[in-house]
Amino acid sequence: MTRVPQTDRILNSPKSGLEIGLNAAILSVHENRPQIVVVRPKENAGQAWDSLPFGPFAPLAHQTLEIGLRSWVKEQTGLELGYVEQLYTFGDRGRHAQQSDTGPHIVSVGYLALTRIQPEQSVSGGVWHGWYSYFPWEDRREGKPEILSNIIEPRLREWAKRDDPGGVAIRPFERQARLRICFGMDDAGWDEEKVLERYELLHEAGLVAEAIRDGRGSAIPWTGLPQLGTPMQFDHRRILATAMGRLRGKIKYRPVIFELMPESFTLFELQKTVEAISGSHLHKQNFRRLVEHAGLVEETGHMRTMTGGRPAKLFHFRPEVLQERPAPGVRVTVGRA
Amino acid sequence: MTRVPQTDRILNSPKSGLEIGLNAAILSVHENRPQIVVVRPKENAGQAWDSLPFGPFAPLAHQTLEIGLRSWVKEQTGLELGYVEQLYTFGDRGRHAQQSDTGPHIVSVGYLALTRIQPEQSVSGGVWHGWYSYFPWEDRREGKPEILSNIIEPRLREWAKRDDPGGVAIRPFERQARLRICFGMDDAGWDEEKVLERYELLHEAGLVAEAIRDGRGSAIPWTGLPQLGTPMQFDHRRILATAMGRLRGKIKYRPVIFELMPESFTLFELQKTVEAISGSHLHKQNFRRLVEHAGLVEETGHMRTMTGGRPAKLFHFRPEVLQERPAPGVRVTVGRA
DNA sequence: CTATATATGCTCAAATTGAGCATATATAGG
DNA sequence: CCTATATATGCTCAATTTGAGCATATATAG
Repeated sequence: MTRVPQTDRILNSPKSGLEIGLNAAILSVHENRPQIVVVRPKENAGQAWDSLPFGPFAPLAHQTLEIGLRSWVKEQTGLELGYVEQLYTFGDRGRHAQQSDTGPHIVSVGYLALTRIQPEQSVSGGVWHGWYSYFPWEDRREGKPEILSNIIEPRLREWAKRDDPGGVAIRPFERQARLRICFGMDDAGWDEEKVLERYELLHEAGLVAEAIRDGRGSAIPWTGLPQLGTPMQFDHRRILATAMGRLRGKIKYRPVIFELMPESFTLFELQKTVEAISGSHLHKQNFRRLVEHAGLVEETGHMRTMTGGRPAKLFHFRPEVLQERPAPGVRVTVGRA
Repeated sequence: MTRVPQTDRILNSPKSGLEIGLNAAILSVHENRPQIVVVRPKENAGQAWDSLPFGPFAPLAHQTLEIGLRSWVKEQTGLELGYVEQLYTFGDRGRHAQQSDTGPHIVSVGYLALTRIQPEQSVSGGVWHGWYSYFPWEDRREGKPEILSNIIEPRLREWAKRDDPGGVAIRPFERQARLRICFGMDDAGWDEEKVLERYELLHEAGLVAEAIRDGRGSAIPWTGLPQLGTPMQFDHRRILATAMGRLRGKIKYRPVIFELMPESFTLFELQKTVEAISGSHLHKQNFRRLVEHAGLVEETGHMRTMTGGRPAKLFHFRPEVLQERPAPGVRVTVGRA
């Protein structure tokens, strides 16, 4: 694997007005909690917020974008990534609020990586951190979180009422409609895949810390607003939202969930992992039926004791399913409307 | 709209070792044939193949990547794009075989654009061209195309048998398995969304003209190989494959098909458009049931005569569906296995 | 008037899905 | 040993969705 020396960062950026940043949302699930690798700000350094592992694409050193990403992640965290998927390329000017307008313009390519490396394992230069601390409103496993009913929804309704700086609602329907679609307000139903849409709406409404940093959120000077999720450097929380939204969709039609599982597991452990990702609660018996009927898993012949009840059969992923079905995945459905 | 002067191309690229190219796959459906906008090579110019409208991202002139894309398309074709969606960012070195290694490294961002502008309308600087001439194996509306049975499949089987330059099959299973998955060979079932996977497999097997240009395809010196689809400049056929694959998937869960329809249409016209995109044949009565039951359309109250039979009711898209359902689309299924 | 299109309503069986009942087999504690 | 309480697992049942096709309606072309 090509090792990129630090000097490349200097060689490849300042001459050009354009730089491509590679960002990795590295995901794992540990004890039913989704975790990501973040780089914590150094003490007394200028930056105060967590960031994702990232680095500039160095065309001379990196054969492809993905190789460049793997190389940066290896250098910054020591992790050798397995499953990697490109998410989206963000190129908005003004994304990097801390950067002056004279600096290089950064286009950032976001990636999703899945790993079954356990969070206790040391990650040099980074730490595993719970995903839901960045998006507390996304976890509905114990029902609708209070932060939604008590804080987010009332303020979003307030925001929807005011549609222009003058205070007169000129297009209230548009915002109202978006609240229905994104947050399932007015009984519209929660779509767990709309993670990015929800984050961007909160940003637009000035309800997340990055919005204030980016010069938004002055329209309504929210008073007594608690911090809605942990903010992140640059647009990393947006990349993270994209990652989780993509993953929530993808587990339904591709067996990527097994990238997060150990070699063998019980069906309940698998279900808990899916629930951790999708942020919702599933019907146990139906989940089993689904997974077994889809041919996704195979019994290992061994059992797991210590489950707290009757011992459970152990299973492993059945890779042959990839050749049998066009789109195999855990087609979880949140429930009939 | 920001107009980008040609000089920007010069200003923004040569100093940097890095350039971001913006590429548009602009799609329309006319008389049941999907059409795309291509830029034809100039007579006596070096390039011989069609290309997609494209141009470099100019950070100083373009607020966002998408704005840059719209601007280039406007300049090169005169089209004002409506629906635009980012597809993927390609960054492989060696993608641009015609470029010397010393030129700027180009990372290209592909976009899908949908328009209902009709193909007769003049497109300055570009022409509308049938999508299936680039991918003749993708059209199964009249059943499995002969090019698959007669040319592609036999050669792919040949390719699968040889897995290393020495002629000994070391991993025949892997290639065989990919043929099953990508091309549905050995009764595995055709997944119409795997357009990119199929094109890339053909490239790998040296069966498309770009493969020879890119220095592949020498492993098996195919004799008497007819041209498999019209080749394109750079990796534009790959971007086009990505576009069609994405669209084939997306029409199932988002009402994007209406971006391609006129204001009002009959259900059969809608069906024909969906069939043109998905490349497959649908059951008429079930298609109606699906579309009407999903609340995607609404009667206009008018009828279309001249259908060649009983007059048909005219419908239009019902935008309210966007607020009612989390993922409204034409959930076409090709048939039970 | 007939052949032939397309349009549209309706049926019916198979498959899928949502929900829950019932039973099996562990552990923890008296 | 017995009981309470977990989790595991098998099975039922109704509602819904899906695949396929029959039947009828209403145009146009000759």
